[in-house]
Amino acid sequence: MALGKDYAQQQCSIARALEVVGERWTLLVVRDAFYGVRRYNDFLVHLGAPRAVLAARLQALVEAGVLDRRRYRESPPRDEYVLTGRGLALWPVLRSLGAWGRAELPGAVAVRHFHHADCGTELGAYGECPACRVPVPPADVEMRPGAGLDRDPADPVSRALLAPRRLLTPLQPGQEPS
Amino acid sequence: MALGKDYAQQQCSIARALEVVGERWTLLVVRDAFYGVRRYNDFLVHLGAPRAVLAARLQALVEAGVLDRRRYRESPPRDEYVLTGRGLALWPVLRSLGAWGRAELPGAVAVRHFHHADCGTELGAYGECPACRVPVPPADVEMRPGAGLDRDPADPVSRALLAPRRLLTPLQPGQEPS
DNA sequence: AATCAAGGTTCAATGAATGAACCATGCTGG
DNA sequence: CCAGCATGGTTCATTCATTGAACCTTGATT
Repeated sequence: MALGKDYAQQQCSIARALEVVGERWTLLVVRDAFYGVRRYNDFLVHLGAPRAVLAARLQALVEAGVLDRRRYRESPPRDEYVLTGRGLALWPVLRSLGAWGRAELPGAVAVRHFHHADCGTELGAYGECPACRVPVPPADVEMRPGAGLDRDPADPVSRALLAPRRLLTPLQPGQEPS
Repeated sequence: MALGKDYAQQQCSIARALEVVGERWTLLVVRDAFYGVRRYNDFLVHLGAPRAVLAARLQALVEAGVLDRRRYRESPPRDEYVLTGRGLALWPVLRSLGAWGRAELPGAVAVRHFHHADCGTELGAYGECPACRVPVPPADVEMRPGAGLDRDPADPVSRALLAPRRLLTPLQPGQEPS
């Protein structure tokens, strides 16, 4: 979406944020990263984005410091993409976008619920815990399936995301968390 | 950015929100609407977007129920675009995006500050008042220029936005608020 | 030696964005 | 009455991005 050339003249921090995460697919990649997706192929099957676009977005997010690319196996060499601190800071953006879509767009059925893992309370619109009155870091968020979730998805990533799980915990076994 | 065809299969409310506001320029149009911009020409000079794209975005936002197009003068007939309730609900999205851009992207200088008009306190990251501990509706937000703001912009819209002003108050005289 | 998995790249076709030019309506000044 | 102008667009050719299919590479597995 964004082109440095055009938005650059805008001093506004919203415009500058959109230069980084405003392109097509980008925020969905970030969303999946919060859900624990880390590998190229998992992003691919879950998003359904074209391979070339996914590769471009992952590279751009790494260059922007939102994702970190790191080796998780030496032989054969395989890399995974993990959210950096800068990426984790996007959690309120995803929360507010999702809250808006759920509240304001017709035909919304809750697909996933997000709870404060410490107390079980469902999060408020910005990712805060209404009971504890603290902002809940993504690592302390438990994601649970909602009524609107397809119970029998085709791809294995969606199937793995059916179970309740902590955000950021890797989808694939054999990876230590974050 | 978004194509109904592609994101539609995503049940996620984030994806559905991005179908509406995820295209290039769209969120900047909404941002300007919060700043009080209402007219085609004002959006045009402030955003610098191509005329055809602006026309397409305004129409799409009206169809999505984010903006309301209404006649403000009969002769010659002139319409303006005003945020609906659904559009006003996007305020936290803009806040969180702006907060992320300001906090996480290098070289950020505060361009605008947003204060709770009732008490003067600067808003928190999600548009809440830290002093009053309430979410502040956009109509109660006062926007003040920050250090990073260009003091001598070329276009008249940017010049009008130099002065402290309440959000949503129309840029042009002769229009009653909201 | 053939096959497979992961993680890409390349390519042609399509669709969207851009910027310049043009158009329509209705007012306003001479 | 005519010329010009403000507003709010549309049209069009060019450029750029996206898409989906096919292919490639590396290293392990059978």
